[in-house]
Amino acid sequence: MPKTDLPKAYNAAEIEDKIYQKWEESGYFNPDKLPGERAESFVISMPPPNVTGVLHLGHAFENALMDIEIRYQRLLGKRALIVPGTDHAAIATQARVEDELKKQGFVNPRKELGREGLLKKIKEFADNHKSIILGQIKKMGTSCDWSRLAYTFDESRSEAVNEIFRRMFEDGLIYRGYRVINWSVKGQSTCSDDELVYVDQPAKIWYFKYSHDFPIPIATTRPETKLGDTAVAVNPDDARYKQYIGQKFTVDVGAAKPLIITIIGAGAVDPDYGTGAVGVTPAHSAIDYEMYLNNKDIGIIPVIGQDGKMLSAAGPAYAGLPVLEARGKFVQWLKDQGLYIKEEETTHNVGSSDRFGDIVEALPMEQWFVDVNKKIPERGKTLKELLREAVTVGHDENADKIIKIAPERFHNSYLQRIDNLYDWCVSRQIWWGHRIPVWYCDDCQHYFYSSDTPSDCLKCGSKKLHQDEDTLDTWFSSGTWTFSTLGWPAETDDLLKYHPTTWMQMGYEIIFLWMVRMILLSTYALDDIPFKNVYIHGMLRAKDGRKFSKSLGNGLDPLEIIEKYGTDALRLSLIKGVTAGNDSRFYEEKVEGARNFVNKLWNISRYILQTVAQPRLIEEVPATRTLADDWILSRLNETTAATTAELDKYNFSSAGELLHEFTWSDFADWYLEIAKVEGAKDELLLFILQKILKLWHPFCPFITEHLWNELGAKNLLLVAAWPKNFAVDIGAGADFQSIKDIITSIRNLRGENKIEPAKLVTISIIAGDKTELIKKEQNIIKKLGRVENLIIKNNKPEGGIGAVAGGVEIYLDLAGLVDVETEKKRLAKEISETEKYLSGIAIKLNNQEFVANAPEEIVLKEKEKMEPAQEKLDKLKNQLDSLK
RNA sequence: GGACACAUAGCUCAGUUGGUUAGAGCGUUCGAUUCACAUUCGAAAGGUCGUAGGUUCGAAUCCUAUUGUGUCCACCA
Repeated sequence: MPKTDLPKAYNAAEIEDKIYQKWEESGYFNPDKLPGERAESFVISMPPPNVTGVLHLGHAFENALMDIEIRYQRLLGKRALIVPGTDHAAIATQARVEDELKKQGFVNPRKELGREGLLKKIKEFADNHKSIILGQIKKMGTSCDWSRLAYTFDESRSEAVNEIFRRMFEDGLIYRGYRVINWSVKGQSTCSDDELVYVDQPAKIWYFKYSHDFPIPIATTRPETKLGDTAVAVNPDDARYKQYIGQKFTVDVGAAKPLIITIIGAGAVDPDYGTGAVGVTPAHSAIDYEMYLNNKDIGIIPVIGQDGKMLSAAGPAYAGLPVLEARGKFVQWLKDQGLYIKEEETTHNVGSSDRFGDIVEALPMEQWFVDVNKKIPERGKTLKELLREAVTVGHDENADKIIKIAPERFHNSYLQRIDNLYDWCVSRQIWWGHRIPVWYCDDCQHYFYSSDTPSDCLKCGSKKLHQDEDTLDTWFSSGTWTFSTLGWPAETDDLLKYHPTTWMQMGYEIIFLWMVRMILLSTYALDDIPFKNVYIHGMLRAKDGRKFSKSLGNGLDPLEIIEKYGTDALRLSLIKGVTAGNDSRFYEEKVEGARNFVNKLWNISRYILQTVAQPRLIEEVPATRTLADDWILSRLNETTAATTAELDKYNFSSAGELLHEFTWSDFADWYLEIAKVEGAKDELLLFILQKILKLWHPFCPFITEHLWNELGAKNLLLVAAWPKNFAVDIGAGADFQSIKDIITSIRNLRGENKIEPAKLVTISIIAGDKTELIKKEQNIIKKLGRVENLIIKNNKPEGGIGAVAGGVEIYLDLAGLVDVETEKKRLAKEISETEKYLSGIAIKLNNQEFVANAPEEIVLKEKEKMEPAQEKLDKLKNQLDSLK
């Protein structure tokens, strides 16, 4: 007579999409439409996924984290908001599309398609991926407000980007400068320092002299750049060379003009490395360029061009050659001239472009930079200082405007990094992105900011104008994310209500790429922090500890997992075993375990719905009749409190574990079995189920919402209230534990003696002061221990085998059928364990220093352990004796 | 070269300011299939917490050194 038609197993695929649709239709993802009085806001800006691809496990993980947090906060009664969106990912997307086009037969897509044509192709690609990604976020169950959907490259965000650019330009924080930058020959664009991936490569280091009469030999891994050397740096304390500092030597190494080499002193030069002297190439080394800036007299000679080939300044023998060919040729020349000394094998750490993949060249070029060391007009602080302040004393020295980073260790690495921050190169020579809003006059060379096409030059009135060809670094736009998505630069209600955002989660790999930029742009443009809390998470790795990657082919598709196991199971498995800041491993068995749990929750509910007379929501704490009732309610209370505490600390995994333990062990394995014995528990079962569904909702939103509906709820679980603690009899714990121990012990005796579960046995218990308790709870013991006769007596029965548990002696009456040797062994083992335990306590208590120094309660606790342990030991010894 | 993290059961991981007989899941062993669930139930085995010192009445937890693994930064001219 089932009162519910729930199928035996939970089928996620059947219900998930419908539930998500119900949520969307409710409008509750929008915090302005949430029911009830909600004073406090809780806002998460979703890190926008790049439109370069589709959602991978890492995204699924982040969605799980964000959605658990936001659903929890919504249940707590806050105005909960996740702002969703996607990132146009400038270089990444263009590089991806160019690669595709090359596979299709294009040789140089930029030339062949032109700016407009290529942009059209990229836009098609981006739009396509964007819609796939958004669909996937819904599949994950993420409760974000789709009415506030944003895109880093849409009109509103572009306006924000232009506005920030204008302000920085007018404040002199954005400047055009000639500096050595990282250049990707393949991508034909700059890359910022943060976008480089360093790889160790085997390399050679060549030792040589510029000329026979040059006094100092030098060493280099890049001989071809030596054609542009203008100085040699030595340590000012180096006795071998210091007398040459300040001298100039003219050498002819085959470059277009003879090189004038100045000997300079630099403390950074290590006298013990190489020859102890550094050939300085200002044009092709960031460090050498710094030396040049300190001493411009030495000069700068670029010898490598943007195409990766030698320039004419390198000399007629080298001009036009790719760098590697020039290198070989130059080394040969040194050998021919007798200037070559030796070469050694070494490893060289070279920076390669994260997106284009090639090793970058250091080239001097005119580019746009954000000055992090210049005082902001009228604020008297530099951007670098703002970056520091936000995480230390609080923005503007206001302690309420402070960013808390969890786990804390990332706080230090952030500060360390800020100290070494250089000006941020923001211009890129690609087309997919926000075009730099600066216009040049062809007549007077004046350049100025304009967000749209200006009609004439602001200075000379000429109409011959052209816009800067470059686009902005993608992080310049994503750095505005927390506030541009809320309407900035317009002064919107959203900004007032929802900024700064409350909680941000991100992987540690983008702390410097993204977090730093968000803090920089927000503190600059809004005079406020972008978020109050950052939760840094690690990376998901495969079971063998390797990264998931396309090239390894070890990726797992979240959509396939969802299809097979359901979204709730995927979400649970993603956060299982995860601690903040640390990498975790992900593999299918984890999902399987999570799926099993979800199914357990299903069947718990199914059982209750089938059993009770009328499924309904019970909000009031029902009256209890038995020890088990008191026990389960106090466990529910404990679990609620502990789970809440863990969630407040963003310990999602351990919150889930606590709930898992309560739901499966306490509630399903013990209480439901007892309910079958004691009966008449409709209200209690419904009450607890209702609480369990709420507690699980942040983790498993779909199944809990569905079951909530089956319980007969009128409102969505999405907007229910998070459980609070209530008053119950706390004293039930110890007594119930005794009963549990006794039952487990009986089951153990049965198992050890291979008694079939179906066979009912006779048990004698010497109960002592627990007599009343056991009498009262004998039905449970009988049923769960498969006991036919439960005899409470004062002395041990003849021929029984025994155990000591729950403070009583238990005898199984099976004389003659028992394997005496096995029992002896078991008892002996338990006796030795108990003796060890007891002697441990005795040693402590006999130690005067322990008694004198340890806190009183600790000593008391040890003393209290003593007596029951001693009793147990005596009983065990008795039982062993009786077997002889 | 600098910094950080990790090392606990066969595997993947918890273990919150030092004080429980160090826990979980998976796996393993034994047993169970009418009565919510075999995506299940019951029972059990399995760890001197990387190593060596130190602090302390007391260390998986704090300190020092050391080994291994991983990450970031600097940089090798």
